[in-house]
Amino acid sequence: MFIKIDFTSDMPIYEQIKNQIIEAVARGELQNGDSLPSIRDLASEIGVNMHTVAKAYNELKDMGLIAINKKHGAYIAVSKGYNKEFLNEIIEEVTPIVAKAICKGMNKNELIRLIETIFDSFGGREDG
Amino acid sequence: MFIKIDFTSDMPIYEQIKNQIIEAVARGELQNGDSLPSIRDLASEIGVNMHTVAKAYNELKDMGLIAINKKHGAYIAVSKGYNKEFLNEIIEEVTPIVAKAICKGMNKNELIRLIETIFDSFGGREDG
Amino acid sequence: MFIKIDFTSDMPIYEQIKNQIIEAVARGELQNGDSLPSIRDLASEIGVNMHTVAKAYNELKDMGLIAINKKHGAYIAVSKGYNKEFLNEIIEEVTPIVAKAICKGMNKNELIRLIETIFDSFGGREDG
Amino acid sequence: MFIKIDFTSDMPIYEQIKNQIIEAVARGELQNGDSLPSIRDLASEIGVNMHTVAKAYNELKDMGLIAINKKHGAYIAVSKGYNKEFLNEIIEEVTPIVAKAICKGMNKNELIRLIETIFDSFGGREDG
DNA sequence: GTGGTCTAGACCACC
DNA sequence: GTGGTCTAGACCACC
Repeated sequence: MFIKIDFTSDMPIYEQIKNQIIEAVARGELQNGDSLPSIRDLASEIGVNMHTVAKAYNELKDMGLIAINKKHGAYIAVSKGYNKEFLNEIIEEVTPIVAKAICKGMNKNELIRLIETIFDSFGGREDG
Repeated sequence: MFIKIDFTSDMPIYEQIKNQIIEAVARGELQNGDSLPSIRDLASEIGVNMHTVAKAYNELKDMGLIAINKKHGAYIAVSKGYNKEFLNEIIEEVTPIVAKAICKGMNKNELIRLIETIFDSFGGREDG
Repeated sequence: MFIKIDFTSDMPIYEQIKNQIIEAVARGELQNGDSLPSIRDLASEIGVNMHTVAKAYNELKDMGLIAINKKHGAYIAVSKGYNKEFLNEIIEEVTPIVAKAICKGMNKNELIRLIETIFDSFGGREDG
Repeated sequence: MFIKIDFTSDMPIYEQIKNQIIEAVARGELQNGDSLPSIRDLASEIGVNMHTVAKAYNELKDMGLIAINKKHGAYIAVSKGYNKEFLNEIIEEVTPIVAKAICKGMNKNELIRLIETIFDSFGGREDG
């Protein structure tokens, strides 16, 4: 599996797992129906506790990216379409970053180009 | 002072303080030389511990937004210009957000327009 | 057969089977004497383990909705009339839902109208 | 504190805790701003593990009934107003119960009267 | 003092 | 074999 944990990071392990799976889906490496390793397998592979992986998987389920069942374990099941709440979440997360960039003298074009570069790094996939 | 803490939020209080000062600078409401309230005053005004305000101020100093000295207390002192480290920090913070947006089916134009709207909400200031 | 399993759901499969049969009886689609598919057939049709279907059938038998025998297999055999135990079961199931609705600001009329709509969706059958 | 756990119940402990707090809010016994015992205090009082209480509190936070912060611990903070998702959740929970009642020969008036009785048992509070 | 994260390990329901 | 629940206990961030 493709998960790489930085144990020295301030970011909680479960969030690192979550983010890396989100990014693999964004890149198209993981597609609808693709199965994720079982909680216990992934936990032992990356050397963390079962509960840590379970927390990551459950948050991915809550955000509508995977489904979990006892028969097949966890697999990608993206529920596309964002609502107002999701948009507000994105805005709240992005706003302080934009403010920081402005303070440091970054102009709008530079910021846009940076975002575009990041977006394109996921392969420009706009379908599912 | 203009700081409003949401005690309901998951975001740590010191980070809320930090972000609101960053955003005030980005908006141009706080400019170089403007003084911030003393740690003690701000702490008592918003009803939090002095340590909490001190932590926010110290991180603002570390990121080159304010200066602190015994004589004048804390005041805005923006060191413009970003290095590679700063850029990497921005990239690391933005990447998981962009990935999430892609997963939910947001396309590049929608994302760019969202970022532009947020940028413009700070007054489009690209100077100091 | 009319059973549709949502493998994405948190609801156990045996309970989904059970509920869909209960709802078919409530709608009048299944009537006394109508036979259900054999455990083996239903299991293979919906792609689940035989134990899972057997558990659903056994709970339906326990609640007095179906009968099972070697000769005819499983068939609808509704024992109408509810005792105090059944009433208490309903009350225990409904109470937390009503409490949740009240917390979220739903008033009595709104709740009653919702229940009526659901009731009527079964065809308003009040006989057997 | 008012929480009573039935350790023989099939219902998970964290859900019993959650339901009893929801019901206390519905009854008006707990009002906005009222503080809940700390996770560890409640855990030791009812004789369960800290994590079990934490899970209940976190789900209450997710459904918008309480707020949690490190200074004041958990306290009631009801976000009134239900959206379409909440309504669908209620409908999905109530539908199998209504179906069961119909199968057992309960008519619409009997069911409505039962729901009304349960609703009124919370004090008929329709304000916050 | 408060919740958040994480561990190691157990038992259980569902499949 | 899978995830879900629960325990007992640790360390940490925030306050």
